[in-house]
Amino acid sequence: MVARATQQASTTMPPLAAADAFRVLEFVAGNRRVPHSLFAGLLAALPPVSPHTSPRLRKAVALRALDAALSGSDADGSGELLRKARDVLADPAIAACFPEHLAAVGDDVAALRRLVDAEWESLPPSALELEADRIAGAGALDTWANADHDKRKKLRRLVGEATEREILGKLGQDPSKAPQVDEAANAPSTSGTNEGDRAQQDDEAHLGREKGEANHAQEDCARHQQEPVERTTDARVPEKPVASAAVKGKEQATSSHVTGQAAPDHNKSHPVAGSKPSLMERKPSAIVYQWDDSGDSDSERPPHQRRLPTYERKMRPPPAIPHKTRKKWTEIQERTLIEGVAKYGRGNWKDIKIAYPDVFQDRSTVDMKDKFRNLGRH
DNA sequence: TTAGGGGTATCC
DNA sequence: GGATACCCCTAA
Repeated sequence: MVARATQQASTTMPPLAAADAFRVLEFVAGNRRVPHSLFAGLLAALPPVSPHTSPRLRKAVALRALDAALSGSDADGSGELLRKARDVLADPAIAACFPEHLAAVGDDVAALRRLVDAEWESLPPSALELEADRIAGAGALDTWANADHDKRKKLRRLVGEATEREILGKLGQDPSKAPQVDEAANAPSTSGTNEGDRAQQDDEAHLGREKGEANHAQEDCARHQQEPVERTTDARVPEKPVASAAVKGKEQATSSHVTGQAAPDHNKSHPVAGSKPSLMERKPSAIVYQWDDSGDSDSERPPHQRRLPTYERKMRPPPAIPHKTRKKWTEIQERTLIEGVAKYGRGNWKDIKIAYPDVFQDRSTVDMKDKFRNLGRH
């Protein structure tokens, strides 16, 4: 099936850029429900990705190796599973992925499995998950509030109209007055199903098919961490549907999940730098003129005694906008930037950013472009 | 999406 | 005041 899937992918899908391959692998690798066979198929079909650039990918590969070592039964008391697990953890590169309490495992296989379970649970979210969160999850309100017409058209294609209505409803904006997308161009279906919805349905159907394959344990222990991602193992304990894992920790990340409580306002309350503010957004510099309607009413006066109401200029204090503090480039960031340029070429800032997400987490591609420009001036 | 020009804010 | 991070804009 995997061969068929990968063959199909190679024949029907355009080749993925390195950055997109990274996104896919980083998400899939950290999903325990995805069997090794599928993961291996992806590895074969996608451009090579170094696991060293992502803590999540690095750790997921190591956990898959541990899962392989711990698969099976230890009922005979031979200690074989423990020996395999120790072999895996003997690799410094793998041991470095885990806290000491896991690396210095004792003789209790059950306890080790619990620790491994906990490590799976604590994997950081993937770049795809973070992006989904930003578009339709906890960060959706901020994203949509700051999206202009064109941006909202793109967002609508991703999340579907139902989700869009929910988000705009929470924003207090009338969805019916939202920027209209060119339906004729985008939605040949008349049933209200759009690309986003279809994609979600396709995913769910696909995941449903995969569900039955999750228990095919593989015996190969990974010779992990060297070169692009190598052998890993099947998921041993199905825990969550993959669809929910895709929005792990972000319950509102899909259209059917956005109906929860309003997203916590952990994001900036002001327009995100670099995006065009919505026309509905209040400008910080806005001034409000209010009629001073205090006192008696003109309606009670004879017409010739009525006066134009006085008004006073009332400055509404602008919302506190924390000035973006200057972030000095670290030596690691500079070196990684140079390395990224050497590897991906100058100008491929997006690829470089995605390839080193932990390094450039707080840097935009424009920042990177500017920094490299500055570096070249010296 | 990126390059490049140029302005502004901030740090030293 | 210089260096530079950040931001905005336009063009491709």
